[in-house]
Amino acid sequence: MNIALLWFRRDLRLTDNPALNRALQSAECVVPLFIQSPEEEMGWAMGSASRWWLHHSLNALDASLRKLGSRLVIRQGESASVLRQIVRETGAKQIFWNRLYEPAAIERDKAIKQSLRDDGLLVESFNSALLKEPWEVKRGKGEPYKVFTPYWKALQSQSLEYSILPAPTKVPPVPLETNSLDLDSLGLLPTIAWDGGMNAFWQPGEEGALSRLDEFIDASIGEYATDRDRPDHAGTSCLAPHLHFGEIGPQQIVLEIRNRLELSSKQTGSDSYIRELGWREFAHHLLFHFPYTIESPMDTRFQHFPWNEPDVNKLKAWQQGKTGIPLVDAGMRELWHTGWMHNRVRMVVASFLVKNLRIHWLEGARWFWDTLVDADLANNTLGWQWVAGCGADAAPYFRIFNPVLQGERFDPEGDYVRQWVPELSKMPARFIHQPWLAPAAILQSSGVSLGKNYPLPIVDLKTSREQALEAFKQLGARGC
DNA sequence: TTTTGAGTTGTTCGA
DNA sequence: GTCGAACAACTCAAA
Repeated sequence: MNIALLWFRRDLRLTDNPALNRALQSAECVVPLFIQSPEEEMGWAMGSASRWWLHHSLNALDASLRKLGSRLVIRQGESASVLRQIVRETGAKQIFWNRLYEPAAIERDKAIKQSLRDDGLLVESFNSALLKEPWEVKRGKGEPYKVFTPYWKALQSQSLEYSILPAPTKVPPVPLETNSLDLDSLGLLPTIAWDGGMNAFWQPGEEGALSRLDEFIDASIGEYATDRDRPDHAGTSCLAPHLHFGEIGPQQIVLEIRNRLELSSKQTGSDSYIRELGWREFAHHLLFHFPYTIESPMDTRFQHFPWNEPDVNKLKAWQQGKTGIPLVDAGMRELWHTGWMHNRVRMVVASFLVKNLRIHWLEGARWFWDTLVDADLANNTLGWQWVAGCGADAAPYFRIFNPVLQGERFDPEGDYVRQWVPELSKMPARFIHQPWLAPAAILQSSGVSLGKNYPLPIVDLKTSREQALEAFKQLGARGC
């Protein structure tokens, strides 16, 4: 019998899965496989929020496979040796997977592909994760882009005629003797139950991804261009973690939006949403061509930037949402509670860390990496370097967010702050973004005692801004 | 090779 | 309260 291995990684779906499609076409029997490999294999070890997500997503994938007559085989160990082991056990002659783009993953997968081919196996990989792969969009001389707008124009000028591969209606059964580890034995779930907020908020897996998209197109995409900036509204897609784990692909999203919104009034919103998918593409493009950016600034002038000596107390206050700046604290607590943070607030908290506290962007990147359910090396790297001003197409040095103004503009009633910072829930809107200016009587009637049940700001916004401007300005006069 | 135009998301200050 | 300018100069991309 002709047997194929389907190596699932971050393509945890059955619809529009090119590797799965290929396996079903070319083999009579398919073994769907997930390998939990040692952390070193991927460079950055997966954070706890992502592990939580992965557990539930694998569970959902296994359930879907079982409905079609198959099941997910789970193994643990170094990827190369596990694959070899399964090849020996099953006698498989073919292996298929969908590609990843992190530097460490590329290196690993290349080596595995080569060595399996040397053994005479048929090995093929596919694109399931991007509109265009990082090398498909290039400038005249084949060089990569470093500025978003021309990159996005170039990508869009290429053919974007997608055809979606339907989910199979049947998958042949896995041989009985092929055993699998119990999902629980991977230890992906937290040992202390901190995941209540996550369970309430998310439905990992393909079904959850599709219903999230459906709801987003239905309810929010029309107003996306403006509502996406409002943390007090549910105006964003919340698709990032689903995209990260490949429970849905960007091509599916674009096609679904196009099909549903033809000739509708929601054009502006959907264009602006698809442009955000463009940023995701751009992040992967940059990571592929400039892999060192995962820990080094793209702009070499920043190698000698005077970051403050790590102040453990201030970093902790930021992480725990106890900076005394309401919008920052609300964002950091939302992150801790749900594994997610609204995009605009991400920029605000990042700017606060990097510019007001002047703590190295990598500290922020690592925290996000560990706490976000949508932690993604490409997006995380781009985002942090953008805010720090040291990346491709980065924010100009003088762009320093004022968390009070941002709060008043994008959370005008203070609802978002009230939701995540209950100590301030009785503060009137007028002072909720800067309680330190509230008269004593108002503080008292709101039950707020600054420095006691809600902190005073750990840094003065005005002077720290001026100091940051000064420090960043030093970089202006060319290479250090 | 040279030139030209453009470049996600902001804030403050002074008129 | 609103509005435009200043905050820098540089690099990127394409003609």
